[in-house]
Amino acid sequence: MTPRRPAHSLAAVHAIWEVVLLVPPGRVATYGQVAHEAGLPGRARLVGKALKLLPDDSPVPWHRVLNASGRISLPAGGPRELQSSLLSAEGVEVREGRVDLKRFRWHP
DNA sequence: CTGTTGACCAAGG
DNA sequence: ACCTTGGCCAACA
Repeated sequence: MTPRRPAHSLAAVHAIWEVVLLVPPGRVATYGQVAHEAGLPGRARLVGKALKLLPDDSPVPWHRVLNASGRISLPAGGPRELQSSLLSAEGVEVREGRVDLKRFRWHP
């Protein structure tokens, strides 16, 4: 049998992806915000976990999710630069790996 | 079983 | 603006 896994966990991951799918181009959301919108308040870490599980060809706009400080939470050397350029390409200003949430935050 | 580790966060110093 | 602490919770060693 496939390894058992708590059903609510998978449902949570799915709910997270659905919320991220709602973030429009040119706007960003925070991990905590996504968790809250997905009905999982206080579980921002799970959001990071869920996004890490996404395949490279996923339609889920993972690059529009930043931490509470408006900073990119990825290590330098690849993913970080990719996220930065994807955001820039949509008109989101990224400076020193950082975005001004007052201007670019998504308000559902 | 316990301990550590995260794409996190809010509050305090 | 930076660092620490406590909270969060699933995966792993």
